[in-house]
Amino acid sequence: MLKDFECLEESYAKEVLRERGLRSTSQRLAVIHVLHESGRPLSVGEIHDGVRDILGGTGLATIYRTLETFEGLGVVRRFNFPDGESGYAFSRAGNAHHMVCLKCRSVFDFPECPVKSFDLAPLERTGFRVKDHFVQFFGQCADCGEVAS
Amino acid sequence: MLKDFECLEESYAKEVLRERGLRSTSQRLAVIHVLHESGRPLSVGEIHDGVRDILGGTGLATIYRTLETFEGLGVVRRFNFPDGESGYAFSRAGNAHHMVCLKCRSVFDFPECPVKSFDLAPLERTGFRVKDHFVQFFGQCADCGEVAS
DNA sequence: TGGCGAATTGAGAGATTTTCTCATTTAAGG
DNA sequence: CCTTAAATGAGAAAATCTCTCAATTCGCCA
Repeated sequence: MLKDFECLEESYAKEVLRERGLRSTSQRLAVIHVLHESGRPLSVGEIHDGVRDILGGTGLATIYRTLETFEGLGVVRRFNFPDGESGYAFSRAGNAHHMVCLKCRSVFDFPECPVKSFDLAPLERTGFRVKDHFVQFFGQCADCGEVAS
Repeated sequence: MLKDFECLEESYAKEVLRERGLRSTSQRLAVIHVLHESGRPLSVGEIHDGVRDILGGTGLATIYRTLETFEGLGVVRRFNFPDGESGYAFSRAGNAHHMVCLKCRSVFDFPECPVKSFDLAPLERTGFRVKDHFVQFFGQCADCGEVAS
């Protein structure tokens, strides 16, 4: 059905699923496969189409359930673009800093957490206790920058 | 109909609307009023209810149109919580850094843009050109911290 | 202040998206 | 293999969002 070679993302997803006692179904792996191949966040419809291409008739409800499951596991993340569009993409747990290309919509991970170098002191002085952060940089990726500036 | 005193947010919204040649209708001002009073992001339904309390029968379509307009003007912003919920809140243009309380869902502005102190060098070394950013810190606000730690 | 023209709204139909239910299928341990 | 609970498929149902067009209202100008 699938499959050339299982990609890293798939093995990662399988591991996380097993850890939680959840099953590695072909539908779940297909979702990961589709997200991985695309390289950019996909809409539910796009994911559904992609999965159907691989497996044949797959229920839409399964796509929703799968995304919900993976989002809870931190394997998949929902992205919201400034223009209001949104989509789902693969994302390792805890990885909450991204660069988003406004042109091709690709999402890149950070070389390293930029918040490390940030001084939280003045913020916490207001009484706010920081537990987590979410950082997105929007711009133009290297590929899109070459073509047309 | 409204109104004790016009809040700062309302005058700001009126100014932005006038600058763009758009009208300051009672519905649009009521949306701002409701968002301001709440202090946390509200769902479309909550905004609709709030506006109806002030003005009486207001069409749902108007709420959607108003939010779209204001979002385009940078007066209102859509917030997405880690649990998948989302809502709209007042937000001055360009102000894209927030502290979000995970308990009461209030949104606070930053004392100053934290990205200034981020080290973007390793990022730009990858060829990515940063044009805009969106930063959220999640945690517990001063009020919620006092009550129960 | 009153009237005009264009922007905005209301109402409900329509489209789209998401959730739910339950019978059937399937993964994974024994 | 067999068993059992997890997961899926299909389609109905609910929720969310968009569209249309006649009626209303804002803001400009006399």
